[in-house]
Amino acid sequence: MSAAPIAEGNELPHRYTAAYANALEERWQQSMRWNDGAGYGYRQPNPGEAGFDPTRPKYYCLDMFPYPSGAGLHVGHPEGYTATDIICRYKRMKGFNVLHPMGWDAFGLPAEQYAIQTGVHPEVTTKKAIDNFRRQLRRFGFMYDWSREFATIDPDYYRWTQWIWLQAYESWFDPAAKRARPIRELEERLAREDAEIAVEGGARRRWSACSKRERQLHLDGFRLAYLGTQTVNWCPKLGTVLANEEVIDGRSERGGHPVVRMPLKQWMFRITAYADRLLEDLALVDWPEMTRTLQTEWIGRSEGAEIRFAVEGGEEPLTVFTTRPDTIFGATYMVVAPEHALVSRAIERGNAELAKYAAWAKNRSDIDRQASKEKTGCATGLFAVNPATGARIPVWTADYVLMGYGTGAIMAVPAHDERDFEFAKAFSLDIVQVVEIDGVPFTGEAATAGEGRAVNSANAAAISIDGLATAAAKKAVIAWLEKQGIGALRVNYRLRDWLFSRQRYWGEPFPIVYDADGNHYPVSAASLPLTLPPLADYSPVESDTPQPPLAKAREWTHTTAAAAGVDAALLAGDTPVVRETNTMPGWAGSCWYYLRYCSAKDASRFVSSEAERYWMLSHRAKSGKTGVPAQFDAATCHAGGVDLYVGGSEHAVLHCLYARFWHKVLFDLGHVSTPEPFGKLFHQGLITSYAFQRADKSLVPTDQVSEVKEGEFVETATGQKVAQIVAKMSKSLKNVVNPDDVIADYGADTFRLYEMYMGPLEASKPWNTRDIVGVFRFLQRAWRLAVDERTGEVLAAAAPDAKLEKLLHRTIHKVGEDIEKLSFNTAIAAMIELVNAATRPTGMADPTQGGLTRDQLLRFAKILWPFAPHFADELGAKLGVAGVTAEGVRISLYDQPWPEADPAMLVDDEVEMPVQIQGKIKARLMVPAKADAAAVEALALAHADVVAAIAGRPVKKVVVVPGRMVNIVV
RNA sequence: GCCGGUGUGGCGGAACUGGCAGACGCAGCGGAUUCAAAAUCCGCCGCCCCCUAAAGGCUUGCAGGUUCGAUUCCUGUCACCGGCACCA
Repeated sequence: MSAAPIAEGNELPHRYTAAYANALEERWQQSMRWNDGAGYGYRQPNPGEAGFDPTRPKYYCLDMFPYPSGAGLHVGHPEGYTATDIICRYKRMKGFNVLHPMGWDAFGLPAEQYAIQTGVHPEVTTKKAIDNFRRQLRRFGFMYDWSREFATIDPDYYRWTQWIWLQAYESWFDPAAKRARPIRELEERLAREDAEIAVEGGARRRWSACSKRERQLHLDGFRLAYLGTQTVNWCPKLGTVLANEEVIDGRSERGGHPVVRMPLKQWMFRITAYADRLLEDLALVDWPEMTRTLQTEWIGRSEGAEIRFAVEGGEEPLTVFTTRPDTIFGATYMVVAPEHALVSRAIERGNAELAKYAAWAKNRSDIDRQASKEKTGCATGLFAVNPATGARIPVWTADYVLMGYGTGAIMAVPAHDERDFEFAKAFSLDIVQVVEIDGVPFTGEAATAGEGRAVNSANAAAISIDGLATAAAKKAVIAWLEKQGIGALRVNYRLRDWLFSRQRYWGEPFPIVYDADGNHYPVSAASLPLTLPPLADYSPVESDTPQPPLAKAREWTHTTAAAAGVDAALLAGDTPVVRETNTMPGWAGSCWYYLRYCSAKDASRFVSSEAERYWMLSHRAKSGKTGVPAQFDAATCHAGGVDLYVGGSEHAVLHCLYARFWHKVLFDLGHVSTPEPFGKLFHQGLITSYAFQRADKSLVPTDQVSEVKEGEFVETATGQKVAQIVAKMSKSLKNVVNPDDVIADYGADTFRLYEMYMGPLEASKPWNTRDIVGVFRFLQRAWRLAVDERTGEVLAAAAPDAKLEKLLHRTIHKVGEDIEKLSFNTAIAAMIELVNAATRPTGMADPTQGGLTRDQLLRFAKILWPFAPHFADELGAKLGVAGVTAEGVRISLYDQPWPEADPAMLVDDEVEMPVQIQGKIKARLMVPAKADAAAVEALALAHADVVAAIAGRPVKKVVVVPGRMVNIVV
């Protein structure tokens, strides 16, 4: 250890200054390089590896890995990372094997956009950003097992991303078993049963009579990863598909280029098949209520009926989905989405007005539709028959009916649906009341939605439900529909299948090729990874039809089946093929990274099954079982593998839903052992910042504001008063805090403590640089308590103080309890209180007469270690605890057990109890802790202040809560 | 519009299961130390009334309710934040 450089003065060379803190932190971090030169930090061996301790239970704690941007770490990143680091260090001390990995989510749009702007290849910028992020995270001293690090852009990793996609491609969802199975099983069954299938052109044919292509097309319709058609926002000028929020008034947000909505063949995931299981299994995980609600709503299950309406003029029947089949007598017209096949057929019959409307509506973006909910529409000229009333009702098209939901067609019941009512009013269509709701009269002025009793719903020739309550009426109608063969019970979801293709360069290529006829063939697993070809020009292609950037790599795209690695049994090796040029979206890599960490370097499997089982599968505490379960058992095992997953709530729906879907597919296929990926999920709050606002609500950048006096701010240029408000950190407001600067000013331990001390982990809270000094002073004071600032030697009390010993036990107990609750702010407050209580007065003649003993200091260092590890390790080493791990990493407290709090020290002999009269405190009473209610009551009534306060009034009632308070009612 | 969350001193926040509101930190004020300052140590610090103190009154967004007792439970209401948004 080198002599510490000290800022000011020579007399206190061991004062805990920023420079001293930085020096000792960096010294500890240097000592974490492995002797073998292979890596850095703590290593957690897997079962079967050297140094693995099978007697310890496992704890898998995961951070949402970051997307490394050129801007470096934001102060929001270390918030969650510090929290998990505290938990992991604590669990380590409590005797767990702790898996705490880190990696990089590195494919995706932002890197590519940046590359297009700067002309530097995304691989170069991304790797640079990763190096910077890694440097910053190490500087915080996080206890990651860096031997498990990887990035989603590593071919060794995305090889398996592609492999998992192929697993989905080679599978189908068996609705009877409600799970995925290999598509080979479906094929075998179809062959065995010689099933009759629908073939192109609408005919039906036996399996044995089908051509190879017909069979293939049939199977393709079942795959979990399938080629489907979706309407997308295509911007020809930008050469890419845009997300809905990137389209404004039919033009691109960037550049204002025209955007057209066009159907595009894309790779999709059949996530809707899993809707029910994704919904049901939310009950098995310990997730924030809010997140479960969001996912539930996102999936949007609704029960109702599918009803087929006959259409005049030789048309196919029109199928609708409704949640209110009981209102069928009130269906006075029908509406189909502008994209509905019936509309194009109606246009073919020669309806110019309809053609015009449909063309207009189809090009209207979702954003526009939301901006104006004014009802627009056009009659198709076709008529349907209401099967309940027998009435002839018109079929309209309108863009308030969405092609993507249900069947893209509705029966309109204007009397009881607000949207239908508005439409009927706008186009003068019939409105018939068929539900009577208690207390809500139907006036014809507005729709009455809700449950009630059926009225005007009788037809002797069909069905009569008059008088039935809504629930019963629904049942009756559905039963009748089924009997008539024109409808059935149906469950519908808001969740859509997942569009998985992007017309982008910086993503995982699909391991799939096409022959000249457009049939697709998978690349065999053995030929993976299919690496992304290096492209000099990865900018988008301007075109009317989608041309992904990969299409420019002609030598890569145009190949042969053998060269591409297609199984010769599927396609002859010399067949010319073209590779898929779309790439996977940014979500792909994050859908399974938590699995890869279990055995990050396994070259033969996506995860080694033994490691996966060890880290992901465990018994529930209440099951009474220990050890690693042989396989998942719903009665005794946790549903989810990761014991704690911490990340922002912005990923509550999409990432967490997509990962669950992939996990369930892998579970069904027997590749993973748990039905859920994340057993417990926690969202850290957003770290905001102060910003300034003029009277007109416009914002002023922080560097243009001066504080004239305490809490009063003016805009420097104008002298106008501005209000201090809380806002997100942003470059434009100049209120972004750079972690590197804060560490330079105070050290990483202070940074960690500050973020944990700001408030509850889940709450959003404002960064206030002024407050950091509070926790810094705490560390300084703790340092001074333990170390002689002149010599650097330990400065301990000669003998323990009984009160401080008691307080230390309480602090140990509270800190442990608070860590388990993720309540770090109160844990830190407790440690501050301990240090304050133990602090010696300045200039104490004999310092060994005050403070904590060596033994007490060591216990304090241990509970501080999870929060401020460098500080605590330094102190631990000074106190004689030192060692070296198998990797050669110098350690102090890493292998130490969490100190025990003596339960006897947590209770007092005597407690102070307030005495209230009419709920107001009038006296305080010292009573023995074990005193019973009657004794306390007697003591209270005898107290002089109480007697005075009662002033002779009769006592009506005395409430005594032992150990808490006494309340006297007069 | 619908769903969810949050409102506590000048500021960040604390408070077990309905039981002493304001732990801890910041800022502020006073003192000790110092030639002086920084640093350190000690103390004060919700608001009102008041010369001061005592005593008293008020106080967890607002208005009610339940209760011996409410930051905590209930009803209504306002503000802010987040999500969804023509989903039939």
